[in-house]
Amino acid sequence: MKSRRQSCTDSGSESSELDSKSPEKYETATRRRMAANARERKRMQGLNTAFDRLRKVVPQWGQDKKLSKYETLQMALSYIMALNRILTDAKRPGTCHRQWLELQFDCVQPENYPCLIYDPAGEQDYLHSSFSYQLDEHQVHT
DNA sequence: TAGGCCATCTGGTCCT
DNA sequence: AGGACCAGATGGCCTA
Repeated sequence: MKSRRQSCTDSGSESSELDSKSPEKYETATRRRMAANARERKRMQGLNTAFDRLRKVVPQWGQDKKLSKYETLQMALSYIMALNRILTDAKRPGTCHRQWLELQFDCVQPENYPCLIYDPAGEQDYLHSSFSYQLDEHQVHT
């Protein structure tokens, strides 16, 4: 993609102080800055590729609009917890095959995904009711 | 037009 | 020294 800020970048802003110093130092600093920018772009592209891959495996329920990064993470979290619930409930003694199938159907429903119907308060309830351990404070930012 | 989302640049920090 | 990672700042694009 075309750079959005070509005007003020890729030329290295460390230049102001270095202008008064040797041209070699200025050149080196500029080259380093440009290389760092390129690396950062590549790193962020890698991150975005990872987000795209995550979007593909996370439920979307016909949402025509692509999930934002934040929504993708929230959805992944909810999805993992729903799957976890399926597994833990299936391990309970006395769960027959039919009940287990119904459980799966119930768990993987849009209403079980707070990121689609966003309600911060409800999300906390959901987290605590559907997961077998208490999430640390830092793990759930709303 | 405001607000949300995003890409990019940048400087700081940590690590090798 | 240089690379990886991060967070803040900035500005563009899109939608309601």
